[in-house]
Formats: sequence, structure tokens, C-alpha cells
Amino acid sequence: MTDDQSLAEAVAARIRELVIAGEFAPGQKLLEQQVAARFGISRNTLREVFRLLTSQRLLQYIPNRGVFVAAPDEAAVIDIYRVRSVIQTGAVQAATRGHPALARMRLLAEQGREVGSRGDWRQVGTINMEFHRAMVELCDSPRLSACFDLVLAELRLVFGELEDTAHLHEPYIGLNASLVHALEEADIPAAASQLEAYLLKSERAVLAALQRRRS
Amino acid sequence: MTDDQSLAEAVAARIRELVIAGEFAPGQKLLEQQVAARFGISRNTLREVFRLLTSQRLLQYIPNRGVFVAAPDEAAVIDIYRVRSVIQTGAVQAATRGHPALARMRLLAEQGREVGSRGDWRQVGTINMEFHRAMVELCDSPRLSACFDLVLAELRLVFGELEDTAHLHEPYIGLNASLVHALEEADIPAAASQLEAYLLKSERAVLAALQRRRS
DNA sequence: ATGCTCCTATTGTTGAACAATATATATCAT
DNA sequence: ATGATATATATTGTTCAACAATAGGAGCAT
Repeated sequence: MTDDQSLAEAVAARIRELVIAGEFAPGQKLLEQQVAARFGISRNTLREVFRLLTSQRLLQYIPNRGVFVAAPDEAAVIDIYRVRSVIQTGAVQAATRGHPALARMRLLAEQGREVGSRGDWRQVGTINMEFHRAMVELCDSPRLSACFDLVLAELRLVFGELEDTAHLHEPYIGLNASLVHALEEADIPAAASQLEAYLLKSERAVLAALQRRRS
Repeated sequence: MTDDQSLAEAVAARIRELVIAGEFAPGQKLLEQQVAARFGISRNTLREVFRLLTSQRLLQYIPNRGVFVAAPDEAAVIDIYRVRSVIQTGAVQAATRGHPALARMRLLAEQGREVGSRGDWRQVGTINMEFHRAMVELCDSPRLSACFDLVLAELRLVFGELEDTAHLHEPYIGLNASLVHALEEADIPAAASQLEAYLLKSERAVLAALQRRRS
């Protein structure tokens, strides 16, 4: 079936999903023995897994203390949105008519609207992230996409800490469609300003929700 | 002395230097037994090291085949400069008067001129990289800096493949000073256009040298 | 050459062991 | 009690030896 990847990578992928889904709580310590037993692998292999996930910022590694599920704080969120601003601004600047990523953005924007009307906000969140990933692919840069994937994964982790994901995604369904429109018209300045507005709004919403949660 | 880091991290740092210095040739295969013996560590620990360096793109990991020293090709160089363009453009946009990173840029620009007049081009290259790292720190974003450090390390690897590093760095001593000047005057557009010119010129020089080398 | 089997070196993974470090517990002086 | 100190315990850091799984090459037939 699915076994062209090494065991370490396979387990890394599984843990990654668990972390992002919030099954492993942020800040929680991961004991080597315990986790190794749970996944039926040896400690040595698990350590490779941990190194993998640490490099993706999903786990935090403190020497001689162990690994912990990353717990992004306000500073992290601010930094994440700074990265998004820089990279995604670069993306809209690089946008060209007829780029496959643009078509994908259009598709995802429509899917988001559909799923949103059905009220499945978790799904909307996922689609929204895919939308922005597609946007970065406008750069045709595997390294920028990789960097962006990292911060996006961190952001999903933050979302996992919050509950009221409803209004965290709802307002952006319209914005996405509008952004696609601007890009298809090759109106870069409009797209850039809409992106900037989106990011600012989203950052504020996330920060507010995060601070509400910490009380 | 210096032992607050784990053995794996220490060895990773050493190998990293060797790779960047070109002591391990790009594309060369690294045998686990051999390298483990050379550094006096066990295979298991070395595997952690490899995972670390792979995530930094200094090594390439092919399942069931082993790890190889990364060998950036033309496509990689093009991509690296795309990343630089996006991130560093973001940096000059974020520049503010009196930012500590700006002072550091000025210092490094002067050092570059000094060392350059003495003809120590290798040193000029190092200082030049520090200069651009400082530029990215204008963003005050640890994640952007981390991403930038990755591509810069890759770029050093490319430089290692070339010999005539002299004229690869010489023309940029003046450009750096001029860029600092523009930023200190808060003339963002000027700085941006100079940066763009610099990156384009540098990219072309590197690509040309690289293609000359492959024959 | 092309395709085949067999062999071998290397990677992938394991389990147990021990040293080094951190955390928890108990002990003691104040 | 409180706080400091020592002791014990759990966990991480690292090693080693073993074996399974895989890739690459040698030889051989076609």
C-alpha cells in the first residue's frame, strides 16, 4: 500500500497529524519510552522521528529534558504573520495570468464557499489553508513553499488551541474570491492591498482568540 | 568548554562546517560506518546528525540509498535567488531608521571594503553574507531569519564549488555601502531597486560561473 | 547489449545496556 | 513550617551488536 517511506517517516507523519489535530496537547511532554511503545517502534527510531518533527517546529526539543509539543505563543503568532506577509506579498507580485496555481486558488475559493454554506468550519479552515498554499505556489519556488508550509503547520497548531473556529474563517470566504478575481485581472496592487487587509484582520482575530483563551 | 549541546548537535555543527568548506565534495556519498568511525560516534547518533543536516538542506537523504552531500544545481540557484528576492525585499520594506541591524549592516559594509582592499576575497564573501543576514534581521522575524540562513548555507555550498571567488564578491562592496546609505536615508524605493539590481547581477554571475564549471 | 539470478555491502530497525542528567523524595537544620 | 541538602528514581544520551530489508554489482545466459 503506502510504504515507500521509511518507518521513521511514516510515524513522523502520524504524530504530525496527531499534534496538529490537538490529540497531543501543546506543551505536553512526550516520553520516549511511552511514545515508542504506543507506536510500536524502538526508542532509537523514535528519536529520528523527533528530530524530524523538531525541524518542522511541531515539537520543541530541550536538551536533557526531552521533547514537548510546540506551544506557539503570541510572539510566535506575530512572527508567523510577519512571515506570511513577506512571502505572500511576494507571491501576488509574482502572479501571472494563467498560472496553474491561480486556477487552483479559484477552485479552492469556490469549494470554501460551498463548504462554508454547509457550516463545516473545520473543513473551511483546511480549504482556506490550501488556498493560501496555492497562492505561494505562484512563486514557483519549492523553498518558499516549504518555508510557508512550516508556518502554516504551526498556525494549524494554534487553531487547535482555540474552539470557536467558526467566525475565524467565515469572513474570509468572500475575501478569497475577491482576491482571485483581482489576480485574474492582473490587478496586482488591488490584490496586494486585499491580502494585506486579510492578513491584518486574521492576525488580530487569532491573537484576540488566543488571549481570550489564556485566562 | 563548549558542551551544553548534545553530541549529535556538536558533530552536526562540525560536519556542517566541513560540508560548507567543501571538504566533503558535493554529491559525495557519506557512508554511515565510515563517517561514524571518523567522528568516533555510533551509527545511531550519526543518523540523528544526518536527519538534522538533511533538514538544513546540506545533505540529501535518499531512502535505502544513503545520504549525500547536497549538490545544488542551476535550478537550486535560481530558486535560492527567488527566495532571497522575496525575503530581502520584505526586509528593506520593513527597514526603520535606527534599527540595530542597520548599524550592523553599516559596520559590515565598511569591514568588507577594508578586507577587500587587502584582497582577501574569501573573507569578503563571508562578510558579505553576514551583511545580508543583518539585512534580513530588519524584519525582526526569527522564522524569516532561519529560512534565510538555510538558503545562505546552500549558497555557500555553491560558492565552494567555484574557485574564482574574487570577482564574485568584488563588485558588491560598493553596492552594499550604497544600500546602507539609502536605508539610512529611509529611501526605501532606492534601496529596493538597488537590492533588486544586486540580486540579479549576483545570480547571473553565480549561474555563469556554475555553468562554466560544468564542462 | 539485455535480462536474469546470486552475492554482498549498506541501510533500516531493534533491544538491551550503561552513563549522564534532571526530577522527585526524603532528610535535616533553622 | 521553611528552606537547603542529600539521596533515590526516572528519563534522556549514547553505545553496541545483531538481524532484516534493500540496492548495486558480478557473473551468466540469451
